Amino acid sequence: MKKEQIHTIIRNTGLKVTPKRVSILKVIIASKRPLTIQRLLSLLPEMDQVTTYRTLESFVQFGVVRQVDFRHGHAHYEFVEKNNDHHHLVCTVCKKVEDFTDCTVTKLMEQIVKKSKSFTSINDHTLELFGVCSSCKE
Amino acid sequence: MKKEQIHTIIRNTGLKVTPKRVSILKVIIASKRPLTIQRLLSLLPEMDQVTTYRTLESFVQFGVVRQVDFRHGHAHYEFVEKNNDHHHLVCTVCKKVEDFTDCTVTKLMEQIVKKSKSFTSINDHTLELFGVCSSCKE
DNA sequence: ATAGATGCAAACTATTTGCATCCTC
DNA sequence: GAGGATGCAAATAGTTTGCATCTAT
Repeated sequence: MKKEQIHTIIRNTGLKVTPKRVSILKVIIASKRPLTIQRLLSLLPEMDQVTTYRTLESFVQFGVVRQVDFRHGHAHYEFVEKNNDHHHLVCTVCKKVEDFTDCTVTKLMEQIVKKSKSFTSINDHTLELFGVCSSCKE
Repeated sequence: MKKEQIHTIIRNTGLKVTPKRVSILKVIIASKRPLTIQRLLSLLPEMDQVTTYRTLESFVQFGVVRQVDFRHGHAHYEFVEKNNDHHHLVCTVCKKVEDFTDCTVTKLMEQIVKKSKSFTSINDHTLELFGVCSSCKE
């Protein structure tokens, strides 16, 4: 993604556009897989850990980045792309992660909210499947 | 639930039937809501924290108890009832948790696994919806 | 110029580990 | 009797906070 687009994404949240934020977001956008804090730090050697935590916290808060839980004991972060509603299949043995896309899930969510008496809107959801992948099955 | 049934559940896992395990499982079964370690400890004043962690770890491992993540910074645990496939709506403001039941989710899972090339079986999944409840909306 | 961003050290929370003792099977 | 279960203390992992300094707007 172009530098200018990244700037725009950050600016639109109301956050200041700083070099650190730009490079963190750039790495997250470029990654095919959700990243951990440690992975981000290894990809950005000059980055401070606390800054990374705070930056991600802000991004999550403004819906730019999503925090996902693969039950690995630490969080993973991925870029939120509208029109790419995907979820994850996680192997509990080798920790491999595979995406799956299914629009029916989104529809399902809407139905569930309609049925609920106490909730009128859903902002976010988790949907991760845990199993054993074919190669670990052997 | 009767003491005898609780003993059977534990015995079936292969774990030893001890008073601590029985009382922890009893409390979890009796609870309408997923419990935190701290809540469990307050309900069972004689219980050691480490024992509680280890007991829950074993129960989760053997599929007796499920660990759920409400993004509260600590885990919640609930009894796994077959024929009660439910999930949760979590209010991100007041932290209220509501159940929802929808069998179509289970069917959906099966379809997803069929489509996947690398996964042949799914043992568990997370599906929690996060939003703001009506009372917090005001 | 000023509110917000950053970096370092230190704190904190949840959870795990080591090891000696105890109890179920 | 033996191997797993428990309890205490201590360690660890991940994440957050305080505060002084710096920087984007």
